[in-house]
Amino acid sequence: MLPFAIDRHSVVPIYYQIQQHLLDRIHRGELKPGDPVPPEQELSASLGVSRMTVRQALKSLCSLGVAYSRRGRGTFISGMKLEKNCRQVRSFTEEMQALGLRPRSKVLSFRVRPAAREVSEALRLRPKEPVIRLERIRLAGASPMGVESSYLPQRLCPDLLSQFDPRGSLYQALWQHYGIQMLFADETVEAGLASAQDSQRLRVPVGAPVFLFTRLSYVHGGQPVEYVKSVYRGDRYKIVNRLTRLNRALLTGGSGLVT
Amino acid sequence: MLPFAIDRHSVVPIYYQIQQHLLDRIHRGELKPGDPVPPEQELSASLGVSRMTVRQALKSLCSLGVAYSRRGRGTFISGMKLEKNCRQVRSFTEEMQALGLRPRSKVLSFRVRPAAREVSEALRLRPKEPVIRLERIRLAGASPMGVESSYLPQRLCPDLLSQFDPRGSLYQALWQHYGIQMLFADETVEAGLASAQDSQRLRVPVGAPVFLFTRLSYVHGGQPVEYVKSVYRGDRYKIVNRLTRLNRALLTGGSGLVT
DNA sequence: TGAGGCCGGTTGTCTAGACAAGCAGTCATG
DNA sequence: CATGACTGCTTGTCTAGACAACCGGCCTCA
Repeated sequence: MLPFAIDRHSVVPIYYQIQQHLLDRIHRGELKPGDPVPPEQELSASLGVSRMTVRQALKSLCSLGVAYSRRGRGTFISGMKLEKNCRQVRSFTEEMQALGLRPRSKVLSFRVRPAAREVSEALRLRPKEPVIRLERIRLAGASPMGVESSYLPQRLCPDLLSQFDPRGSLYQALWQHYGIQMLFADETVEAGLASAQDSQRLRVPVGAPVFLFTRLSYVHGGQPVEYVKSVYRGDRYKIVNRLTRLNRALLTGGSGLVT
Repeated sequence: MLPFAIDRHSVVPIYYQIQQHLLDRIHRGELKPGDPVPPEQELSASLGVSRMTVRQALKSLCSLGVAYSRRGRGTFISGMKLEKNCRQVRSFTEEMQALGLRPRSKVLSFRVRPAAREVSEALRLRPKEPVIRLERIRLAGASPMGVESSYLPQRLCPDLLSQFDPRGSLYQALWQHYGIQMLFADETVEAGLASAQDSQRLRVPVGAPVFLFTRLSYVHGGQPVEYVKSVYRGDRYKIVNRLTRLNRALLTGGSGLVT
C-alpha cells in the first residue's frame, strides 16, 4: 500500500480525498474487480482518520456502484464499468463533447408563444401562458442528428431572447444567467418512422427508423421547467441504460435490510 | 408533530424506523412537496437519538429522491413521485403484471448450443462454451409484443432444461433453483424496422417501427449471467426513463452515437 | 438608500470510542 | 468423520460531542 497522505488543510473533505484515492487505484489497475478493499480499521489507522470518515468514503463508492460490501467479509471492487452508469440529464452539447464530437445547432425558430395545451399541462402552467420556444436542428460536425423543440416558461427567464445566443448551449445559459440547473428529467421514448419533414431536415429517407423523445426536466424540489419534444435519427443514435433491481441498495450504500 | 416513539429493542435499525416514519408522514400528506423536514437537532432531541442516526435516515431519503437538503437552510420534501424511479430490472412477466396485463409466452426453442462469438464475449465465456438459449414470443393477452432470445451459461444452471418449464418466468426459476438474482443490467436500445421474420411473428407490416434491445444482466459483484437480444413492437411499447444529474463529473454514460 | 457586518439556525464534516451481527476458519468433542 | 463451540476479523449501527461552512434576516453605519 502506498503511503497515501491526507491533506488536512485542504478545502476538499477528507472522505472525498479517500474516495478519489481509491478510484485512482482502481483506474490504475492496482485494485481489480473482486479484490477486497483494505478493511476499514486498517485504512482508518494507516491514514490517521476516524473509522466513520473511512466509512463515508466507502459508502460513496458503493452508491456509485464501484464497490459493494458484505457484513462479516469485507468491501470488494465490483466489476461494473464506470462509464456506463445511469443515464444523466445532459444537454446535447455536453453529450457530444463527452464523445469528442463538435456539437452544432441550426436554429429554426426562437420566439415567445402562448403555450399549447400539451405544453402548459406538462409544465403545470396556466393555459396559454407565454413560453419560449426554441426549435433547433442538432448536428455532430456536419451531419444532422435530430430535431429538438424546447419549451420554457417565459416567467422564469424573461429576457432570454435577448441574452442568449441560440446557437450556444441552452443549459449553460440557464445556469449562468438565472441559476437554473436541471436536476432530473422524465423521458419517454417511442420508436417511429421519419415523416416527410423529418426526412428533409435529417437527410434520411421517408420511413427511416427514428426515436421520438419527450422530455420534462425538473429543478431542485420537483418543479418542471423545460419540456422538450425531439426526433432523432435511429441509424446514428443509440440509448444506453443501466437498470437496477433494488432501490434499497442505493439507500444504505450497500446491502441494507433484506426483507 | 406526533410523539413518534422509537423501539429500541427492535431488530429494525433506528435510522430505518425514522426513515419509514417520515415516509409514512409524506404518504399521509402531513408533509407536502416543498415542506421542510424538522431540523436534525430537533428530531435528534425529540426522538432521543444521536444526530448522526437522524442524519443517516435523512440521507437515505435524499438518495431515494424523496427529499433534498441545502446547507444552511434545511431538508425539504421534493415533489418527485416514488413510483417513477429509475427503470428496474424486471422480467417481462413482472412488467406485464405491473400493468395489469396477462403475460404469456410462446416458446420457439429451448436448447443448449455453443456460444456464438457475440454471446461469449458479452458473457465473458470461453469461445463456444455451451450456453442455454431460450427463444420466446412474448404476448400480452393474445397480442404479440416482442421476440426475445436469452442466453445463459450452462455452467451456472446445469439442469435448467429439465427443471424449468419454459412457459413460466425465467427469473423466478433462476432464483428458486439456483439462488441467482439479477442485480442490475445494461441495456442498449436501437430503433429499427421490422424484418420479414419479425413481421410474421409480431403480426405487423414489414418496415413497421420496432425497438431492438440488447441486455446484459449482472449478479452481485458485476458478473454477467444473462444476455438477451429482443425485438419489440414500436406501436405497443414505450420506454420511460428517469434521468438524473449526478453531482460529481465522474461518469460519462448515456445515449450516444453509433460508433 | 445602499453596503457591510453580525447573529442565530441549519447542514456538512469529523472524532474516538462502543457493542452487535455475520462470516470463516480452527479446534475439541462425540 | 461429523458436529458444534469458540475465536478473530469484518462490517453495521449508534453515541455525544465538536467545529466549519453557509444562509437569511437584522442592524448599523456611511
